[in-house]
Amino acid sequence: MKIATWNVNSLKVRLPQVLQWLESSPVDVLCLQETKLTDDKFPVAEIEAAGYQVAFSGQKTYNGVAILSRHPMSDIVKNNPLFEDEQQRIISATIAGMRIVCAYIPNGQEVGSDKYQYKLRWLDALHQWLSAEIASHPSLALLGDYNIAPADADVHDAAAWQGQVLCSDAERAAFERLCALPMKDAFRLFPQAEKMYSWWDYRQMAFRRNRGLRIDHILLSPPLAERCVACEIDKVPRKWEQPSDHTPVVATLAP
DNA sequence: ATGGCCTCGGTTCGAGGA
Repeated sequence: MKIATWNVNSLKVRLPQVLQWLESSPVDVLCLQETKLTDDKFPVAEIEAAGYQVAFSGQKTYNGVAILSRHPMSDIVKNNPLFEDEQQRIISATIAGMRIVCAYIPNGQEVGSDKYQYKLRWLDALHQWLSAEIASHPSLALLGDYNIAPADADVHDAAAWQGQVLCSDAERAAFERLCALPMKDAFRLFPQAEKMYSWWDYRQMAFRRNRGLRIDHILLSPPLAERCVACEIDKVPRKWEQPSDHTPVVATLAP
């Protein structure tokens, strides 16, 4: 069983790449963020033709999330019932006995800004909601673009990013609170090469210079963490023409 | 020294991302 997450930065632009990636990496579940599509424009037929069922929650221009699954999905829930939000950032479903939560956590723009305060409030509400969700669904996975680099090892230049948005103490503390639910960062369950990132700025040839951040994560509740046998960042799609600035992260679970 | 890109909406520039 393979579950994956990918911020595609517009599914309209990236649909061919998503289909191409699924062909070479036929994961069981793929969580997408930043689809940037209203629901009436979602490419249901193309995705179903590739062998996936799909659940989605979108809006115009910004945000938007989706879950693609080779297995039946049930109990689809949009957003966090504990947090009133115009922005479409969460969708959840039960798949093969797992509760899959696909999240696009707010960016926060700049430490101290209104958007940063919204991000911290949003993360508090996420923690509160997931704490109850895990109680009713012990096998839960939170996949998505967290917009948080959990530690300095996840940052190409920790000194330059120190205290900046995505790396601030309050954001990292929120990540740690999610880990204390408890949940495990699937990527860190295994030895990994250094300087492994999931996002690189489009500017400054950041990808070629590997000036990136690891901000896309798969957190697993204990029953799933015990089944997890691998977690990999797939850098290949970031090398394609007209790529997303993020690249997929994949976790493999034993039966 | 600064900012250098991409997407969208909607018109050639601003907002937002990270």
